[in-house]
Amino acid sequence: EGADWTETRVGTNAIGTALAEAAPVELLAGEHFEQGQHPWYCTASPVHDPRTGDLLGVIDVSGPALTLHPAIGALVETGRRLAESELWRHHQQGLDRLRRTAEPVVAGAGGPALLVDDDGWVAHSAGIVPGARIAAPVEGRILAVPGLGACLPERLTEGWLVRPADTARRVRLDLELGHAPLLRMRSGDVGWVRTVTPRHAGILVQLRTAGPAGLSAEALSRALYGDAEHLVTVRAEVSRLRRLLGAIVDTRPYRLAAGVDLSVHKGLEVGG
DNA sequence: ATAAACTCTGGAGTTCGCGA
DNA sequence: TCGCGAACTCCAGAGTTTAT
Repeated sequence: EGADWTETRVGTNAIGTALAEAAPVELLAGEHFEQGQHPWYCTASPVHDPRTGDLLGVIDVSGPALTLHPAIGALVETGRRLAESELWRHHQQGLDRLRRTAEPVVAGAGGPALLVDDDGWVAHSAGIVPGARIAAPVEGRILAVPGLGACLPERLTEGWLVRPADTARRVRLDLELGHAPLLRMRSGDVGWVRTVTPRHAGILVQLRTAGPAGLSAEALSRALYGDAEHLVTVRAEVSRLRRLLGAIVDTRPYRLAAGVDLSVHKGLEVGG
């Protein structure tokens, strides 16, 4: 850890040159820039992220030049392929998990839609035959998707629902306050129910009261606790709430997302 | 003079662990 | 299980420095 084998630091060497060229490199003895490495052979192959193509690192085998075996190159290349195939397998498992958890949302979207991960890899589709990948979704930014046209990505608990912007629906929330507050959500034809903690219910009530202007962490702390001494707690609670509800709650400042209509029932006092 | 690069800072998000 | 907060990371914007 801390060693620097970049070309700019030590000149031509298998690790640094493989990083610079993003290609396999084999150097023997005097092919190294540094004289101190002349007794060495070095064989390196760069590892790329199979999802993004990003250069992740290098697998390198180095040793005394006289011990160079003809199979070293194949060994390094095999290691590189194993690493990348393992990364790809992990990626596929992530898409499978996403498909299992969010498929009902796509199925009930009532029109063409895609379920994609944070990098735009398609886990599931309805009403369209997509490629393997679309542009990475960004909150609130229109995406051009072949076959779907302009789409507005919608954050789910995991992944994104992508469908034509003009069909993005309003989200209706019915919050039933009580011992175990219940949140009923409905977006278009899709509905689901979640229990939320009293504190989270309190946050939702305060955000609804604040309206589109929203609340800073300090203001939300004052609203919930009566003082501004609970900023860290407020951030943590909103973070958990957003993990539970996704893009229902926006930040900077904290507020209900555009298109979210929250109604509160039973009228019990909760969370300040 | 201007743009680019760098540094600093504060707000926000996340994770983890503790106590009730 | 819930509420809380410490400790960390991340990010964006402002300010400063450097290169052209």
